[in-house]
Amino acid sequence: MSSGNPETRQRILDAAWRALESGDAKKTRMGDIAKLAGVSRQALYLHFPARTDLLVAVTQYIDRIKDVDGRLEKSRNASSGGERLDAFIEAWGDYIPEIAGVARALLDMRVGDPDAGMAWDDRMRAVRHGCDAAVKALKKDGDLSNDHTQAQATDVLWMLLSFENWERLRFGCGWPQKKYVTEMKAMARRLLTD
Amino acid sequence: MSSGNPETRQRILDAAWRALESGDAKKTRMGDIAKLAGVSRQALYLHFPARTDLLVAVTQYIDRIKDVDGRLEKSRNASSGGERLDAFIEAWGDYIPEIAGVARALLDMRVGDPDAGMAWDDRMRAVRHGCDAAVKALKKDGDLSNDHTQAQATDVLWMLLSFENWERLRFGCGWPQKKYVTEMKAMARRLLTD
DNA sequence: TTCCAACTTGACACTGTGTAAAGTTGATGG
DNA sequence: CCATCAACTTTACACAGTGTCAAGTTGGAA
Repeated sequence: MSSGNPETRQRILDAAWRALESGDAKKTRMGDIAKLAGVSRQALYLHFPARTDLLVAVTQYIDRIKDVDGRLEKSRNASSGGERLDAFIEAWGDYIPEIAGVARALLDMRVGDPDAGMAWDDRMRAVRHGCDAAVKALKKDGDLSNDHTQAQATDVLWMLLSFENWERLRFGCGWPQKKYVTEMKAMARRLLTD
Repeated sequence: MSSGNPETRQRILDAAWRALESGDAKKTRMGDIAKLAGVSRQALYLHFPARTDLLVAVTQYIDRIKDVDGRLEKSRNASSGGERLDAFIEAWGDYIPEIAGVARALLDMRVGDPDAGMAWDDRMRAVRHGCDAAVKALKKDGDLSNDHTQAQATDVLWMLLSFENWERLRFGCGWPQKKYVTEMKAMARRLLTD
């Protein structure tokens, strides 16, 4: 799969993470990451054949370290559908800022890079899955609004919780993170329940 | 402002529009547009110093031809705040598909091109202005939900009506255009009124 | 000692943008 | 009828960043 020393690989992933988190994603070149990792530019290509491969590996690396699955797991234990919805929004909403840098990089990279698009879509499918589960829980409790079919409710929640919406509210509108989470919960309730 | 024959300029704008509308925006190179317009690549640079300038000019060209202002004007004549909200969502919502190709191109171009970002932000500010007006009309009628301050309500509506949300629902979720407009109206009402 | 994996060094092909400079063409005016 | 000029073409090239290639170097295991 990947040749080379795993330690070096990790140093590269770490450097890439730092580089992406701090500053313009598109402006982080392979050479920059290499320098930051203290290896030659070619060493990067030795471990990751293309820029995209590196990016994708970084997202997986972060996911592992930040433990997304564990966080989202918490929301599964909620007793009522409404609580589950809240827990999910909180878990995902507070996860976004942690991955924002890399997410934006991946998003930017989609342009002219199908692999980056795939990696992103993959992440988004995971979020959608969580939305679906939350909606199902609501439905089970009989709390799902009649205005929506179950699928449509999932669509709506998924749209609402998109990374782009987070960016817009957070930076375009200047909402503090806490407000974002609180309001998202309120909006989701309004839209999905009666 | 721009040297060269206005007819040629228009042929270029027209070609660029067609090129962007049909197919991957990032993959439309200056040379492609030139070929489509039946002029040399350099003629493009003669009329538009940079790719971004061309893009921005295309958006303005489209706006003029499609008459955005006229469309949005209609929403100003609504009698009640609620009707005004509906009219605005309908006007904007049905305008999006007409500019989707170029909008996506501009959005993609933001990466590493501040001017493209400015052009896009400018458009979005115009939409926000419309949102603000609709919210004001609701407030005036006393129909604005107590859950939101006026500014916050504008933020919410603006987020809801974002181009990205349209893309996600339209293509990510497969909603027909008509459903998008209908549901958006319903969601806006739910979120903004009691 | 030999050998190998991991890495470095330096050169280079490729793509697309944007620049530069010299040539063509057709209309306008003296 | 010629000069001129604007608009455009043609050709060439600089530049940036990605990715490739081939020839070293180095430290440790067999």
